[in-house]
Amino acid sequence: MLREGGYAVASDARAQEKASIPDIVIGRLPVYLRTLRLLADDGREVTSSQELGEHLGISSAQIRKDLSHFGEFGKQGTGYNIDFLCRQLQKILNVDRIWPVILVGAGSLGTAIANYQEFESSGFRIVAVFDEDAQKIGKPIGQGLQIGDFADLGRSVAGSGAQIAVMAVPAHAAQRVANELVEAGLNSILCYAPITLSVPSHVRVEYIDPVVHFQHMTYYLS
Amino acid sequence: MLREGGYAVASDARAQEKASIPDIVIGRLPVYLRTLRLLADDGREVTSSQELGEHLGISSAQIRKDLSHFGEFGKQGTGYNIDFLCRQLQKILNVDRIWPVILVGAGSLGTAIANYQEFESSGFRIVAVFDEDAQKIGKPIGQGLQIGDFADLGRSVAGSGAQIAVMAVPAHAAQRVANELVEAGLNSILCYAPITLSVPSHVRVEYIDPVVHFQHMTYYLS
DNA sequence: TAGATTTAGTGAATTATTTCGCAACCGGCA
DNA sequence: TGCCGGTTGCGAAATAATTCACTAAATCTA
Repeated sequence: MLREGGYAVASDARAQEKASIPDIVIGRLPVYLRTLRLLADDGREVTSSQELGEHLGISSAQIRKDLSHFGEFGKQGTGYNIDFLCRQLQKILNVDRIWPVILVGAGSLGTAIANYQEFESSGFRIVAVFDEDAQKIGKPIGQGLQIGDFADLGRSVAGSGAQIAVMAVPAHAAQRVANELVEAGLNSILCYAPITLSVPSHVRVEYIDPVVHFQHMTYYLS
Repeated sequence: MLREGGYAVASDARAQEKASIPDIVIGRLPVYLRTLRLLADDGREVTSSQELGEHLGISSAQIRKDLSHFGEFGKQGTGYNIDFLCRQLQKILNVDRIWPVILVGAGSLGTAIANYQEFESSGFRIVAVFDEDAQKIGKPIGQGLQIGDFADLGRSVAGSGAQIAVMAVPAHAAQRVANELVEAGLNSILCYAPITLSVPSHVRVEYIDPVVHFQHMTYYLS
């Protein structure tokens, strides 16, 4: 894990930091950011860990502890400047830029994703959409995009510099699509198919499966 | 937390059990179930915690420990009978039945959800769809459904016995919609809007926000 | 100005979760 | 039958995450 020799010396500190900050903490930062931006939209200028915690249903100590991994962003007696903290979180999460995203699957879910307006303001832009269905290829989708042939994925992605893909394909196609995405050089996949993908260790996959959430909820019902 | 007096005595043991099993364990059960069903579809009859763990990228010990909260489902030397374990997990998660689900929001995401085929086989059926947009009310959606007027939610839901709702509405409408759902007697909400809802403590909310996942992933990119 | 109040940051304590390691057990096979 | 490789279930140990509790600092109030 600790890289010996090689080029990057200056960046080792950052790499070290990334390794040492719990992933579960990283997972909460986008939620903090989202909440802060809503407060900002409300015209609010400052907030406190306590107020944030009440909004989110977590303890103020957790918020302070989470943020303390990255620096000191607040002021005693006052709290946090919302704009400032937003900018800091955006920097930490690397969303102080726009990431190009490849969408695979142009069914009704893929279409909904292509139409979703929140991506752009959150650091993401869908730059290409692919499908295998000849009926769909060539059709317009989203904001000025056109459905491309999934068979052309490799060629299309090569120059784009995209690292992130969203998969909105049926479960039976998902592993095959994932293989192609990895082959094309992508390293981050958000998978809506209800299946756990098998990918090389340098590729990160996150999953969205409403059934998992439903079943989690029904455990507590009767 | 401990209920004194009142009716339920026999069910207190179960309530106790529910309280004592970590929520994080419950959250993994649907993933185990999903994986087992894929194995079953492949014609497999038995599996082991080791094999499952490899599929899922977690340790076999974790799977065994998780299952051990609920009973003994495996056989030494052999592993787990897939069909049997599926049935047990379905029973534990209360998805050995079909839960009616109310969908609010008939935009492109709502439409995708209404069309999604996996719910039925996983224990859920969308029984009603609501929207506020007069243009949409009355139009067909999903499998033989018709978009209802959100204003009628209370009346429509009252008799249906539904406890679960999915919200596919814009963030600015989400809290208001959630209030109505709670008012109508629902106690479980799956929210696709990028906002943390404020609800009474007897209501459980789960969230799906692709931006949260994207931003989690970009932390590790550069 | 002085004291009261609010709040961040953080080491320590607590609580939760995961992993280890092994006894008990199963089924196959010589 | 008796051994052997494989596997579960589970107590104990290790690790991880959260909360506590306190100091220091900023603001507010009169």
